[in-house]
Amino acid sequence: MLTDRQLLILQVIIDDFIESAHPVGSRAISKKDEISYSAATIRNVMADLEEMGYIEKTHSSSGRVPSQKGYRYYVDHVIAPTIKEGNLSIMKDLIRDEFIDFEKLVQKSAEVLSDLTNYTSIILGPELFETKVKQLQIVPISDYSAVAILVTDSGHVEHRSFTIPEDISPSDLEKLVNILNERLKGVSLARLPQVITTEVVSLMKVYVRDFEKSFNYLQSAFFQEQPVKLYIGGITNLLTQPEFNDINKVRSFYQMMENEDQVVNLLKTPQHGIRVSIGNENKLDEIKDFSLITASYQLGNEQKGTIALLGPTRMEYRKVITLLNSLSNEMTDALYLWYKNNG
Amino acid sequence: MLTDRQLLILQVIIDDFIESAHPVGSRAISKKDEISYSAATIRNVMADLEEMGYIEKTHSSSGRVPSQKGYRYYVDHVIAPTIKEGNLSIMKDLIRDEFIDFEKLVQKSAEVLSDLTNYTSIILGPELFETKVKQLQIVPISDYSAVAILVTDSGHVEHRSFTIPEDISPSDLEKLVNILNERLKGVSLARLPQVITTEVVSLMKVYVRDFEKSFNYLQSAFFQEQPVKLYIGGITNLLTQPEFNDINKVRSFYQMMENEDQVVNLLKTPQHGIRVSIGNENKLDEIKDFSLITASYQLGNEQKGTIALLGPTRMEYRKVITLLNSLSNEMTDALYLWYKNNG
DNA sequence: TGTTAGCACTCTCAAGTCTTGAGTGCTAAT
DNA sequence: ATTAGCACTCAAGACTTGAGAGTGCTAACA
Repeated sequence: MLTDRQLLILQVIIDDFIESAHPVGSRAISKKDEISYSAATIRNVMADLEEMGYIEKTHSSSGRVPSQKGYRYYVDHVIAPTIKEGNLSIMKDLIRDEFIDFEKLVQKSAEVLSDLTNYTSIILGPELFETKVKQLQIVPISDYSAVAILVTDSGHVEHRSFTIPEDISPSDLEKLVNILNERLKGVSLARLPQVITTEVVSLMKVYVRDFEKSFNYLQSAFFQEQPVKLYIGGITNLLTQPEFNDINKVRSFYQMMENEDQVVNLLKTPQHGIRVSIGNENKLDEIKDFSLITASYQLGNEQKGTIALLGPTRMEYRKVITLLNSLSNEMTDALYLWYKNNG
Repeated sequence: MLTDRQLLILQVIIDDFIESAHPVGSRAISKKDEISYSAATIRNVMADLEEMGYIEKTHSSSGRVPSQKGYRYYVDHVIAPTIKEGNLSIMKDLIRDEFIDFEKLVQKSAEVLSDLTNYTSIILGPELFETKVKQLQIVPISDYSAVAILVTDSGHVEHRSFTIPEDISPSDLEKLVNILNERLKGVSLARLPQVITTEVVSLMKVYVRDFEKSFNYLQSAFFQEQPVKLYIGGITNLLTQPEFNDINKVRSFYQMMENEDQVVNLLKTPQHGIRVSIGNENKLDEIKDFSLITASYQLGNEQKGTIALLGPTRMEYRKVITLLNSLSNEMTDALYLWYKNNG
């Protein structure tokens, strides 16, 4: 357990380092308004803090830098108790236009978030497994091709074009669509592949032998694909952070961000509410010098998405956590309204 | 005009520099198999080439580096005459799956192109102004919201969700959709806004007073937006190029690429066929150290898109130009088939 | 006994100096 | 016309040096 004085000094060190990115020395600390001890005294305290692992030196005679454990303590004991559920009306301006699309909204939110913080924001769109088919439609484009359009009860639209097998006539196609609609309406996306294989495919065969093949394609195109949309805002923001001076870091970071699956995986968490991953606590080696703050939002009861901010470990935790907390609440609220309307 | 010997040496210098990124010295040149002169002789030739502006020194006693004028000459007089219309079957593997989507195809092409070259590829989707409305549909999601879906005769799908004005009933909505379909079918996207305002809006008013407002939104959402899709592949590739060692270059480059409008603008060209922009010839300052090779492809007669590769001025022009040339032919062919099917 | 001043010590960072190697330009010989 | 030879230039890396920031320890002080 830390004494009041130790905690105070730890706090000062972290705050200063977050701002300056430079190791903090005893003299600098003693000059702060909130500090009334001499540099020598500070040094003693710092030695203690270092022994306990909360701060460390970059070399034998350098100032101190917060360690991962230090940040952890700071976040858990200093920041967390002061965060209150809040609502900063971040989205209010975005929703001014009542016709705005949900996808657009999320996209915009990501941009705003990154602008506000100067970090990189990542938003995972809501999972769609539990949404249900509202309408499935096939629009013929020519004799050879058509577009299949799927609309869910959440207003989400998926579409794919495909070629029409030769031995199927326009009237057959129409019948097929009717059957599909009848059978699939109200089925959740999660159950869709199963329903199709067990119930629908056999029916299809009545109309056309080769349709099975086409249908398999459609099925895979629609439903076996990663259905999670990823929105990223302000990747270039991180380039302005001093820890990004090493070109190799930039390389590996961008290479990581290019791999969507990896990013999605990084954000997915069963956990509720705010989660803070500092440095090595992150799953991926590429961001072991970063901190990732994630917050989940909910759509209805089950489906949820995640919003996150990625920045250097030397991150403005208070600001970021407050912001994410508010935004996730606001998104949950917005989605609740949306969902209620649909139900 | 350059003598044979001068041209030979210019060529050797450029080829060597393209490979190594280091200034080329007279001794290194004289050791090449294709060169039978001594270093001293080479030096005389190099002095001439420098005087003519085709090569330059980085400092008074360095080897020579091709100048922009040098690259230009090389591309115009060495590469261009040897390029023959070709078809490398780049897309063949991609189209193996006959059900593939056009958008997917373009996306994949961008990836392949960047993998093949280690530069950044940029593809502008085909302009849709000349495609015609195939079907416009409104799917009600709840009492308060609906999704509007527009399908064009090229198989392109656009969709937006919107809220339904309170004083409109489901049956009204159905009537509206019928009217819209009837009036708008076959209208090109370019003419759509005009047709809507002159013919349709007045009709709308019969059904509901406030619908004008909603409709304006839909119209703007669909048709006043940048309708060009941009596909970018392998931005990180450039990070491995030695000219990207300066972190500030990376910054400004990424910031430029983040601005889609700017990139689209950069690629748009009335010109047909292959275009090579070297260094300062580029419109944007941010890429004055780069070369941009663009090739256009056509859809039917009018609409066209652009594929491009962005790399350092020290670029493998021969390879890149051959590749782009082939791919643009293949894309035109593929689109021709597609389009023919639709007509 | 907790706090502080003082001092020797350590390490980084930037500036300055040296050395090496690659490359040039010029001249004189072939 | 071509080439060998030589003096000269410059960049880049290695090494040195000094200043500055910071530490730890000790002894004195309230």
